Amino acid sequence: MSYKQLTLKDLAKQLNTSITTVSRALKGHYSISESMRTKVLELAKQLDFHPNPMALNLLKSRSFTIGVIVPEIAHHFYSMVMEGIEETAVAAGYNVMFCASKESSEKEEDVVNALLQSRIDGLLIAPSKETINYTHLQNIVNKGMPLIFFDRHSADLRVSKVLVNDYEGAMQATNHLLENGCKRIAHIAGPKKLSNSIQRLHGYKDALKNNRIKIDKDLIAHCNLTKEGVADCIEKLLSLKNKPDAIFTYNSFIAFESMLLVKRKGYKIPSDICFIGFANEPVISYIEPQLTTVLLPAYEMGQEATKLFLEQINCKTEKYEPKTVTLQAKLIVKESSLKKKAK
Amino acid sequence: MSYKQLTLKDLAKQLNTSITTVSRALKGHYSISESMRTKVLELAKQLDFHPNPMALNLLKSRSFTIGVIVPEIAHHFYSMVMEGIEETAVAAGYNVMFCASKESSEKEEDVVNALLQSRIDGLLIAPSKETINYTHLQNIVNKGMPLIFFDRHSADLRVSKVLVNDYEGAMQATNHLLENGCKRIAHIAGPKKLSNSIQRLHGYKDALKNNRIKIDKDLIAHCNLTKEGVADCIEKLLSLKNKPDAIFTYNSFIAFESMLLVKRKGYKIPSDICFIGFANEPVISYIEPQLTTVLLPAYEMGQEATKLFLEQINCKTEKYEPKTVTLQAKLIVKESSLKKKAK
DNA sequence: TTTTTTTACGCAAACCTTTGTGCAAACAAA
DNA sequence: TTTGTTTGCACAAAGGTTTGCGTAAAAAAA
Repeated sequence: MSYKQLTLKDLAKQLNTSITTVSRALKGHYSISESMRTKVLELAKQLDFHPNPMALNLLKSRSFTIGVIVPEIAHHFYSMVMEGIEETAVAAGYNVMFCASKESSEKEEDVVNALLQSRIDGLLIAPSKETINYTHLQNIVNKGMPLIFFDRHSADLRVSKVLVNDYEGAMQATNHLLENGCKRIAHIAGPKKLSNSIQRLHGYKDALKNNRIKIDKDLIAHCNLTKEGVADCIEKLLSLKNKPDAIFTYNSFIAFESMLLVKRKGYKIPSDICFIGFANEPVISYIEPQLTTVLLPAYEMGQEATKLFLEQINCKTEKYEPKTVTLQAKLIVKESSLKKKAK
Repeated sequence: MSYKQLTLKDLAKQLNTSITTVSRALKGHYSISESMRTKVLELAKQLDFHPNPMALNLLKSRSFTIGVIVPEIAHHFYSMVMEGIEETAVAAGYNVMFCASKESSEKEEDVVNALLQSRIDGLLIAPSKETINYTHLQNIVNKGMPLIFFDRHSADLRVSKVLVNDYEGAMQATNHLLENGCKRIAHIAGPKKLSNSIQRLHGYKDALKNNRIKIDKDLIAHCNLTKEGVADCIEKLLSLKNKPDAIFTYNSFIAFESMLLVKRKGYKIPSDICFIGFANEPVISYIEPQLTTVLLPAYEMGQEATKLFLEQINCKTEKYEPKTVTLQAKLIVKESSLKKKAK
């Protein structure tokens, strides 16, 4: 059944020498004669010897494994982040364990524990939208294990993070709509406690303020990221006496879902209502009208998070000073926000 | 810097007893007195003791970690499979290391090695489309390590696999088009060597044969899964004297891309040309016209692959007999294939 | 020839846990 | 008192690797 690993002992026995000598020969230690070294190397190659990784892990108390927790695996944004993490990590000689919290704080704690049981050298996490209590993560920090936030974070923890300039992105989006002549721009925001949702709402508001436009609370709807939630928001916005002429959404799900509803109600996009949203899906180009988006550098986010981890784990000095990397979102203009060019 | 793990020795020292006693007390061994057990348990709880996972790994020569290799992480189908794997594995006390081969045989070998360096208990893989030489996987089998194929496979390896009934799915799709009155059904197939591409082509052909329709080689195009590839295929199909009235595609990328091209050329879907494809993206419902698809049970595929692994790893008998689990694809009829209902 | 240096290698500890075996002490039965 | 049993705990090995230290033998120096 379970495979018997080839060990130094086996090699030593075959060569009639000691374990030490074999180990040293493989490592090129100076105290091993040329003749012995070649003998060992040849046999090792012939038998395809690889040192037992578990023994090495124990010895070095390092596993060269990073734990990663995302809210959802089958989510385009996070899977792009995961790609960035995986490639950077593998290139640096690390493997990656991915877990999903399914946006549940409870499951998040479970997988944190599962990962800790499995000797990871550090944890990269985008906390679930439910998570309010961060003690399970604080514990990790207290142990001295590197913890890196990406996409979402808690300001209470003094750890490195890589975030997107959501505020700036939302501002760009809102400004773009204003420049295109939109007067009543609505915003469908995400969960109230989510850091990036807060930032995007903030950017939206400030863009309006900067343009001396009064913020109309009726034009701001909070959405719980379900179909029903989106339907409620759209219902609310379209039943206003003074309807919006543009809708800026927290994410692509809200954007697509609400565009569908708006179209069904007979409104034309973008001539009646412009749309803009934070979105990343490549499939976006197949949806009509093509959605103007604030593109998040997902892959880069994964890369940067991994780099921060590597920096911290390789830090020789006593105290590592946490860093925050802020990536820029990029406005990609397509049809859905171009009132002027509308047929 | 790196955190000093709490060990049995530390506990033993504090309690002025031996390591053995502490270990046994924690495990509830009969030979430990009630008073001693409670003393140990209390201290362990107070100090939040957890046995060193690396030492356990070494002892048991088990890591409770599964390696998974997919062609792409940021790919909806595979990320759904990954979800299925992750949830099933975590529920069974395993962690999962995900790696991407990026459809490169070379990178595939690299990540296989990286995973092996990192003591996995088994490997789940959907080989890259490039992979022809399977020795790196055969090596794993020879070591006695469980190897499970999913989605794609090589018939040469005697291992367990979980596949989709691509043949049956393609047949359903083709039959559906025939029932809807399509006469000249084209097929844009995937890479020629890919097992599931072959099966889908096969199902398409047999459905036609069963309906006594002669197979027209001009209606079959092989696509390399790039934009240019799709463009070439569409160019070829639409330049035929006798044009197709339906196109059945190997996957969703080809479907979306070719629908776009076909629409741009002024054809109406489905009135001029019907479309059907193998596709899984939830975003599909936002694309017009909505694509009729053969839906692959991706999540279930991940679950089943993990179950096969667990079965094999827990198999007590000498020889494990590889199994093949075949899942059924499901036809989801939407607008794109309904000629009759077309305006 | 004797002493010192160099060369080439082995012993054993350390990393941390689990577990078979051994061994005292306490206690019951004879 | 002697024998046998139970209780409560400790020793040591095993799992595989690395590494500080020790030590033979051979070579060089005295």
